[in-house]
Amino acid sequence: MINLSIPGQEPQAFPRGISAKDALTKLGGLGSADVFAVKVNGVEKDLMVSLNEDGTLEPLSFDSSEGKEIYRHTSTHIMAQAVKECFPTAQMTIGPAIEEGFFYDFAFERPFTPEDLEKIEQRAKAIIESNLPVTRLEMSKTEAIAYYQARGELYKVEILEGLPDEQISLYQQGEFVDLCRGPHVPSTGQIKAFKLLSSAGAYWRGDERNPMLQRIYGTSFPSEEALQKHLDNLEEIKKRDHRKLGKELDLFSIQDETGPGLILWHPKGAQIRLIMENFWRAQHLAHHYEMVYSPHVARLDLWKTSGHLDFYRENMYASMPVESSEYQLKPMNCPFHIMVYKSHLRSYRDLPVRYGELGTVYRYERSGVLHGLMRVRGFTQDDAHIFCSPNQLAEEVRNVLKFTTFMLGTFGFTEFKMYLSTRPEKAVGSLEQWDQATQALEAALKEGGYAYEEDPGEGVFYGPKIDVKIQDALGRSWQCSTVQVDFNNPQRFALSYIGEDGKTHQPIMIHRALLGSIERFFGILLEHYGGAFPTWLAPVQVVILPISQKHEDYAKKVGENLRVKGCRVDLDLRNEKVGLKIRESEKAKVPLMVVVGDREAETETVSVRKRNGKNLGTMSMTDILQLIRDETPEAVKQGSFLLG
RNA sequence: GCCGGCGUAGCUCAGUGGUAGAGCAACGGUUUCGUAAACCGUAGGUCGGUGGUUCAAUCCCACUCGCCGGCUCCA
Repeated sequence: MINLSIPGQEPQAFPRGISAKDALTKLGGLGSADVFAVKVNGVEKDLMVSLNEDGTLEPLSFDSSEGKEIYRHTSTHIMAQAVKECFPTAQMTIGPAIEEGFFYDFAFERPFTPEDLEKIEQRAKAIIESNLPVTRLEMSKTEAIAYYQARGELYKVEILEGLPDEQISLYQQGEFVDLCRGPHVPSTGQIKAFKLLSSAGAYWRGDERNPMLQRIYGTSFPSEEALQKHLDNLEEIKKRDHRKLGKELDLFSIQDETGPGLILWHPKGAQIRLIMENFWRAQHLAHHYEMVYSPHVARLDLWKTSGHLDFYRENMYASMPVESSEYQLKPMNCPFHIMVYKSHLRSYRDLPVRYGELGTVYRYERSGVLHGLMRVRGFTQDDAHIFCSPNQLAEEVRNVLKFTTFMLGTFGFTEFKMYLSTRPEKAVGSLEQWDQATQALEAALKEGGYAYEEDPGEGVFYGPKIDVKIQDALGRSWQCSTVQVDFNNPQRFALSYIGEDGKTHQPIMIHRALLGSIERFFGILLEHYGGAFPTWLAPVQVVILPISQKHEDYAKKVGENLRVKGCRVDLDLRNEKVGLKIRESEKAKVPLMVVVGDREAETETVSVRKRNGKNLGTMSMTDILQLIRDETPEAVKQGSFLLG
């Protein structure tokens, strides 16, 4: 007999060899949710696995991330089976579950068309309908290689040859067999809602030197309702696309004639950006940063010294000749801030030195990667460089992290994830320096009480970094902030300060951006709010809507009254009905609409309507200013004072 | 950069091997109006660009530029 339990319950005795499913049934672990797999002592297994030792059993359903992955993994096998049945010459490669679904890559003589996908989906649904049992096979590596070689599945052979294990597991449903670690759901009928979404090219093993494969994306859910909810969410994402909203709200454009990846900020977008930048500057002054400005080009030699020419060349534009030397459009701000630091002798008493700049940089990005405001060729980093002594490092990093969450929080983001990236393959500096810097970052994360994950090998060539990802209104995560420690540039540029001991020391540099880039952050904000910016960011805070042209004078008076108080006002004096004006203001997502007619003109009041229909009734002009003030974060009000 | 799709008026989109339409916007007029679309009229396009096939190309072909979905990369 063996002792088995589910978490939080007393173990019970079972005969050796009992299946996990039977044990779970007796233990009452199947519950209401559809359980299709199990974790035995923490290891994911098939429901039908036979148990031969004591252990705890955790039922897995679609509700857990592990369960979801298993569910989608079986789904991708079903898709692969359908593809093989529809297109026998397609060779299978790999097909994992991903965040929102799954994909499978096939080597096929031509791309799959939408009609192909339709056909494959129908076939897959038939496979689900026939509820084939999914069973685990085991064989030796040699046998498996022979099996796939005989079937002409050369990619599978290549995968097998790379596996260290001698014993290989495969999963079979009907005639279809796929190499797989498992586990899987017990039968194909468990997949309740199944949909193929798109097809695209993808390189074998993700390497552009390898052949291009045909990837099919799909998703699956335990119910049609859940699938529909997911599809609705995709619709919502489309509706909120910053490129679409940017056009609709007239915030920015990217034009052929100007060049791809280069942003033209229209007045309303520029207004929002201005507010963001003013807030940013004021807060940096409040946080003991000093502002600097730097040029957009510099001698090429500067980039040789910084190491960018060696490590960043593929992202830099070609240099240009100026008189007898070469100049380079800047891809980074750091060397300039370094040169400001170097402009005179520094004492330990000066440290830390914190230089901030909204620095515009230009990077050559390959045409296929450009994406609206999120990935561009010219952008403005909310950059700063902190020069400090080694013993100030951890505290400086900690303060940066605190500053980051404060800034992002003010913009409406409250969910953060932190990632610690360590030494990449292509790197400068000694291992010792890397260790020291990584430890400092780790210490700052721990002391600040932040949960974080490690991203091994994802650091920058000159040092390790912490990245902060935020979650937006639709639950998507975006990387904005980055904090990078750098022992390397201070050395390259021979930076120094005179210490307490009268001797020369080398400062440590911290590179940091809180928002990342103004362009990307603006794009994220735009999607986060779906274009309905909070009052403090809205390009137009109040729109004044006279009932008829008779009320134009009073409307102008109200507008001017609000404008002189610093409120961003628009007047809609067109000869149109107020209903139309409201409709258009609503579409323009203006937070407050002020309707003025005879009643208001007589009593020197305004009638206020909020975005989305709520009528606040009649109030005085002072009241409406208070309304705006109430909707402005304290930190922003403080900021405007600091900027004088 | 690679694979696939797409490019028609300011915007959203129809359409055809015989040199183009709709709605909204714009402009002119009528209306002077109370919380999500008043009415009438006018104007607007070398159908992304270049070359080719054809009696004839916006439509077919090639190249090119750009956009979109992916791959790869990334603030």
